[in-house]
Amino acid sequence: MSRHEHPDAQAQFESALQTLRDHQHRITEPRKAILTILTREHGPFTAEELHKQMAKGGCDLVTVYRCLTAMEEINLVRRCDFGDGCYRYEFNTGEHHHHHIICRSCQAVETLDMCVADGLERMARQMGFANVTHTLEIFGVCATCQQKS
Amino acid sequence: MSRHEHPDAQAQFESALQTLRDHQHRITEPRKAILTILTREHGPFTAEELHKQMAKGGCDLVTVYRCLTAMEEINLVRRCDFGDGCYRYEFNTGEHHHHHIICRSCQAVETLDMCVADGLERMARQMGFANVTHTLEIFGVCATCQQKS
DNA sequence: ATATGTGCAAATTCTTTGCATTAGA
DNA sequence: TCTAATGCAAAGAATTTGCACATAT
Repeated sequence: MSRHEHPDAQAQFESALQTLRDHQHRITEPRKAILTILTREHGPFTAEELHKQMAKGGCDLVTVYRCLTAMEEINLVRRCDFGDGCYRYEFNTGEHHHHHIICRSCQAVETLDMCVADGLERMARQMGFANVTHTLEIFGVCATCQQKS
Repeated sequence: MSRHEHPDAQAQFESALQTLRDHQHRITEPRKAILTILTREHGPFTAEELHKQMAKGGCDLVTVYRCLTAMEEINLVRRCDFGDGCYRYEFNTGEHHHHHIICRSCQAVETLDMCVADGLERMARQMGFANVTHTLEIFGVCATCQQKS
């Protein structure tokens, strides 16, 4: 719970609210609840995980999906795809791009703060593509799970 | 149809049949049909696309799914994830790793023959992970689609 | 006041499973 | 022959949509 708590979660949370306002989006309870979780813990989380984590009251799962979609459109959150059939979302700090390394055995997620895809994106631009982005996820078996087997 | 036809499709097809035999898998009509498409055209294709492309007779869509799953397990095909809710499959030549660049507008797929993720995988191994793999897809708007807008 | 967001129910889409039947080796 | 593979129908899981009601600005 607190082990992965982000140091300036509060600041990120406030900034996120401002971004919502900037885009003429309303500050609602479900949105605040989702942003509270996403700025406190890194995630990334599925819609279902966020829904379960929401404090008393909470909101409908459908609302979680709609909020996440809306937030992704204004780049407040980033959608990750671990190839297991559901999407995960994390707060988009806007800072340096990063990637994840996912344990195929226990599903634990660690963050990799480097990104080597700049060269690839440059190549794509040379091929005539505009507005280039990419997704990159790494998979392996973590040290702990290796010992177990 | 023939524009993207692979030069040694025939050889790859035969080799694929052998791989099936090596794994005690039977050479059935649906499997031959799927492998014929995948060795002739690069793809990657969804199960549905393969199903539609299958010549007269064809087979059930469920069988396509089952064949692809079986073939992925023995590394005959590679599963790609463009993050749009369905998986795509391509023949695994076993040659150098490559990636795709997908046009966000017309969905056209081009192949990028370089891979810069070796550094990332090395880093993952240093973090204690074993059996490291990765997925990397690039998205952009192709030259043709840029002109249209 | 009013457009935007939400809840609930139902629909959609992709994929998987169960089971009787067919067909490779 | 005899087990693996297929077809059909139905189930499952994740996500989206329609519409009446609620609520933030």
